[in-house]
Amino acid sequence: MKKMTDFIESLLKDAFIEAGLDESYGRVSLSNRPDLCEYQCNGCLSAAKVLHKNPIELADQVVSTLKNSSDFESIEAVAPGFINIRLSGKALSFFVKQMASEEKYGVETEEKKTIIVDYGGANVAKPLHIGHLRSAIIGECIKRLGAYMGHTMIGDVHLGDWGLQMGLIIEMMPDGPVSIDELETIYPAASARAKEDADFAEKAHQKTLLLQSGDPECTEKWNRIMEVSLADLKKNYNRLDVHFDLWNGESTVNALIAPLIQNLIDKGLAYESDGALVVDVAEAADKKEIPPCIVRKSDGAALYATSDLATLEQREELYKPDIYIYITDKRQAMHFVQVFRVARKSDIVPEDHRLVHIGFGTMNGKDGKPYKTRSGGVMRLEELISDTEDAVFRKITENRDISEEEARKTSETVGLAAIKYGDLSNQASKDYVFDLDRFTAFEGNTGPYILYTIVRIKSIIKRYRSESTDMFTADDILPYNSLSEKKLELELVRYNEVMENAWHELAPHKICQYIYGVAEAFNSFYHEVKILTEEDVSLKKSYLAKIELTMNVLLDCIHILGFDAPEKM
RNA sequence: GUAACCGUAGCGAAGCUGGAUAUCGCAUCAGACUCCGACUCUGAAGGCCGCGGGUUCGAAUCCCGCCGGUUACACCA
Repeated sequence: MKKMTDFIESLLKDAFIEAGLDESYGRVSLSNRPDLCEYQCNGCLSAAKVLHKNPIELADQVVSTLKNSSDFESIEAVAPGFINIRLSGKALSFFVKQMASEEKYGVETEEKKTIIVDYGGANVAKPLHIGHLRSAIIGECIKRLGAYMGHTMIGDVHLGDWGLQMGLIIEMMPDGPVSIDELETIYPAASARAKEDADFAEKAHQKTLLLQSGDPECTEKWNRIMEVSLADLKKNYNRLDVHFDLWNGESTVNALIAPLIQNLIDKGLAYESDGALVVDVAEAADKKEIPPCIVRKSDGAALYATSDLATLEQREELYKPDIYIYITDKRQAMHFVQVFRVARKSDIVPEDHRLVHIGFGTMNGKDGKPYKTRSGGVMRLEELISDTEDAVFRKITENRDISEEEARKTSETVGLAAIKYGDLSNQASKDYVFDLDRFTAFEGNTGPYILYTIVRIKSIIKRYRSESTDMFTADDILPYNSLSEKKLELELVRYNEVMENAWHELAPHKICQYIYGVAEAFNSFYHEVKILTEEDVSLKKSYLAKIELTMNVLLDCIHILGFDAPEKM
């Protein structure tokens, strides 16, 4: 379905051509002065500059051919040369009707691409902490958004499941069954001991090498660690409503490392420097020095960059993705510049496969420093979620008569929305402050406010259905007859453009911004118009069809953001 | 030191391919609704868009310099 700005633009462009001007000046945008108009065109200002003419005269000329269009309620040239546009109820309701009858409410799917999203980054045998939260939330959203746009999205958690950390655990691990809680205490203990006890450290190092060379005893222990740890990680990610297609990790590509390094040497890219094997990645255009990428440490071990390169090689082999999207802390930006450059130079990834890194900022506490527990330790993800759910629970049980069980269930849904919306409504690259009170507030630009709006609409529709068997559909949609209704329609109609834009910019916060606008517009409308008591049946059905569309758009958006709405709250 | 990112009302954010009176929320003040699910709505107040310069008819937006914050700068991930 056509985007509203494109539709208006096509009319404007014809008028520009008729006025003897280039059609490129007919660009239309959402008005930044809603008090004056709904859409605007600034093209006459630029045209006048080039042609040395008076902009307002050009604007007058363009407008004159459109004055009588039934698509506009008004179109006028305004000093110094703006064209201000208001849509007619007919044109607007036509769009809304079309939206309501389409599967994705006007969003068109794109040419299908295969896209790998590398997010999560959990470590085996270590609890998820808030550092993992943003990657999970943003990654899941990007994945869902891409799928909505028609792409094949493959999410890979890319576990930290290899290397010295595993050797440490294996060395200290008892025989027989082990629980996740035990595992989680073993790692910090082993890590601490290795720092003091050189003998222990050496043993752990040996275990690491044994594991990597396929020693049966170490492999057996490793398998047990993986089994216990994966089950726990899956449980926690499920709680976040975050789901991966692939549970690969560093171990997955172990066998590829040696040939990869050999290949880099054979190609003349990798050379020895201070005992390590490195690949130069500096480019003439660099403003700052990009150090060479180390692919093998001086002790012979592979590292982060190596396993990322091997992973790329494997993904090319298996999926040939058109786009790779990595979602990590922005402090890793340099690492990805290096890895991407080596991948290009060595032809592991061909030119036409895009490599993208989204670096996100830190989630801070109110003191502006990385979020900590009250005692100053690293905040576990579980704890953060529980705290949020408790806060929501207190709110919904405060003035309401609701069963404990139902309130618990609702606070899970609402709590998750609070966390995710609080995160995603910020630009990913920026740091933000996690403010429990603010995020869980039911008013303002928050997840709960959005959910509340959805629940309200659900409730109205449910009530109508319980009172009437008369169905309503998109065909019942009539032109607006109040200003708040028009404002709601104007918001709704932006949907396809907003989603396309959010996708191309990989910017979930634009979806949040949009749904907040829709929710606000709906609430104003709701406040002004009595829907269920409307006596004119056709008008009532038109209202219902519009609020149902509003609800559906909001629901699609929150599902993309990664959370759900309860039936009641 | 070098580089990147950030600096927008008391607080939190949006706007950054240049356009009109800089947008939204929280908090504050004043009203409305108290009805379809309470937490909804309307309005007011609040700003040298970090500072200085430049380009332009026009700059929060582009360019240069400075100040402040965060981060990165080879064997961790």
